[in-house]
Amino acid sequence: MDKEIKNKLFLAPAAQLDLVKTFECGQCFRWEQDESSVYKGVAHGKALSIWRDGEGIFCDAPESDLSIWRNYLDLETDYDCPAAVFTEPEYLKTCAEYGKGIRILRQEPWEALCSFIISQCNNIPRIKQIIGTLCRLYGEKLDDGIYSFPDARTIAALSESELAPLRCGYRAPYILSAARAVCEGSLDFDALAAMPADDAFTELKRLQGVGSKVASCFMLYGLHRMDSFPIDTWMKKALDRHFPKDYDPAVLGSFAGLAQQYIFFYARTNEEW
DNA sequence: TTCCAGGACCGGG
DNA sequence: CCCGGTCATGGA
Repeated sequence: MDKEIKNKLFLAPAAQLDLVKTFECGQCFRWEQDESSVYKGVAHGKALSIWRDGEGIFCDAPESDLSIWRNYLDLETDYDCPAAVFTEPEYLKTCAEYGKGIRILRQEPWEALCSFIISQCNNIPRIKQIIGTLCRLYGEKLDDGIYSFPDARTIAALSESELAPLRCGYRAPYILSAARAVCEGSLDFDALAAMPADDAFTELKRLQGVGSKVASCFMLYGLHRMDSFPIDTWMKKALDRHFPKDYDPAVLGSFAGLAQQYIFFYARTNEEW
């Protein structure tokens, strides 16, 4: 592994960032592990290799990009205090312990919005496959042959037939109209980030193919609004089985979205259904 | 074959 | 407000 590495930059103690959990917990779809357990991905138009070595997490970024990646990986946020609140029901405590080391990535807004539009009524392997094709077809080729996520302007200029190779079915027009809304300025990410949650929610649901769940995911993963609590089929099942009737996730407070991620990850990977 | 996947939308009760 | 059908697609 060391032979080809041009750079080795320390990012964080391994106890603060579990790469496998963070990249495989369902919040993102573009980070892939190679044969030597190095994760490779892209954000802000930059390719990154990141890996664990002993008690540390390292990457190959130049030191001048350190703050970009620490921000993307949300390393400036304390997760121990909010996680310590997730004590009941007992199931939630179990989920929080199981998911320790997950960080909610600060993904780029357009990528998050587009990705979760694609995610609807779809399984994770196929979501990854569709997004991978989208990036290879219309993204920019970076180092290591990795492609960037195509920006909204690029997508907005496409036709529905140009999205046909994605095989994403009825979601294709949703992708196009969302891209056009972003380009025209009728959807403004900065404005959404500054709005009260209810207003941002209403604004997002005006988009075709964006309902409560996709809007919540975008708020959490694209705007890093940690109080957002997306409920999909897995969360429904987990809430139904392990939480009181009419349970209100708002009692989890401003980090409810983190609890949601712990639950989703545990329910999907470590629970029998 | 039917069911399901990080749903949304529309119609009718 | 909730309910059922419908919308592509592919894997189990």
